[in-house]
Amino acid sequence: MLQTTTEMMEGEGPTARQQDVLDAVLRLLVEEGDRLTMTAVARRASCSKETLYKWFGDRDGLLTATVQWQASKVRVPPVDRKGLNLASLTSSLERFASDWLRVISSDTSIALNRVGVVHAGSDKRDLGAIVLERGRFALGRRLKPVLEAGREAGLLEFDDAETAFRTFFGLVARDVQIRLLLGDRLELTEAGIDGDAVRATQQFLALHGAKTGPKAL
Amino acid sequence: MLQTTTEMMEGEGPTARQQDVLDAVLRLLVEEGDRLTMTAVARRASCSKETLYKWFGDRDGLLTATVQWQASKVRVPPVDRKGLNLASLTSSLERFASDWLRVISSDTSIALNRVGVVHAGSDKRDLGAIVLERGRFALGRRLKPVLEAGREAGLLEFDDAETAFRTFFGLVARDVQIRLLLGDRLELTEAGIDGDAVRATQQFLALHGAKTGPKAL
DNA sequence: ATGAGACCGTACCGTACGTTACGGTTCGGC
DNA sequence: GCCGAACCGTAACGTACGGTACGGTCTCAT
Repeated sequence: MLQTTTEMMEGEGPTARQQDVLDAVLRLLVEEGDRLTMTAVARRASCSKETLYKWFGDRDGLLTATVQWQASKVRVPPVDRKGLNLASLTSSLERFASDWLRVISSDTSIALNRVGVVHAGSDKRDLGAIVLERGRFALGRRLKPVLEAGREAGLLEFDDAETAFRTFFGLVARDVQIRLLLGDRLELTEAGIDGDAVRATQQFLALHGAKTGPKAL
Repeated sequence: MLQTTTEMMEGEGPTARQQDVLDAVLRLLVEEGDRLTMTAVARRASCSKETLYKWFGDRDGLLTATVQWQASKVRVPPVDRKGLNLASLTSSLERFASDWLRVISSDTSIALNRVGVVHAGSDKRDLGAIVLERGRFALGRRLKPVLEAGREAGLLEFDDAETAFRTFFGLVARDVQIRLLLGDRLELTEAGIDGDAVRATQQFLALHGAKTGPKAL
């Protein structure tokens, strides 16, 4: 593996053609799980195996690039910390919760998490770390400022934002992710997701909502 | 696969020798993940591959038997519903929470869940279903009577025991299981586990504890 | 137009591993 | 002591798949 870095390393993202290939991998990953073969990828993406190896180095490189490509596709809508009140905080939390439930119940996310779990069990721990980083930890980084703004505004009470976030995470995800990963047929309807988001938010507010009312009051 | 049922089917459990083999598989699974080979199993268990195939049919059969063997080892301590009060309910819940955290953070559980996730991603969905059944659902079956007894005694309030259980599950497990499955180094100390169990129980009681005091009061 | 790359399709190679086959050894029943 | 069953250790087989090599085609700059 002493080749001159096989392209696709740090720096600019994949070219349009490479993106097409990665999307093909993504689709194949959903259909076949991690037992997809390089030959199948080449056929699906209408490219040669030689090109795959040239662009991505090896099978792991291809999977890694795919995970990162997918992760790069989810855009982060910034949260406005202006004019925060209980209503806007509540709807922000509900939004986070429903978005998150939609993500973890998507075929793509399930497939990617499966790949991450598989790789975490082997020496190649990278993929698992990437999935974790772009999933659970990215969510934490996005949500914690909201929680802290809520505390700032006197709407929430907690000692540690990380701990508070994990509570919220637990209330939202519950057993959904592990059940889906283990193959449970658990179809979440739109209405069900929204309802769960509302419930989780209410529970979180019941645990961490300020009893004293907003600070400014 | 039209052999006369390869032994190890329904009915009596594995023989002592077979249990030794399954324990060897378990250890190997923890060390090697699901990429363990039949040769490695035979070597570790000091038995021949021929015997493995005779007893367990094929690789999947061996893994399935292993998962079931491990599942059969966790015994269920019955919960006494007599003399239930807030203190005993609280300590029951704390016990469940800490037991559960200890289970899901054990090397064995992580390895087994990984195998389940892998198989759930392929056509062979059985192993995932078994892990789910012996894990998450078994816990639900054990805990729900406790919750219902608590409600009966006027200590808890909830509409649906399943929903209440899932809330408890979320508060206890939070992000622990997915992080461990994805390879996060997350060492849980004894004290940490017990603390989390207490916290989760308190949070659960804050959400579902009866506001009106015990019924008998 | 032509030569250089980039890339496609396919054939090929090496290996790892699931599965089977076989010779040798142990052991319980007669 | 002897027979057969169960089992061990190892060798062998077949295949699937990661990775490489190569001939053919297209594009594009000169």
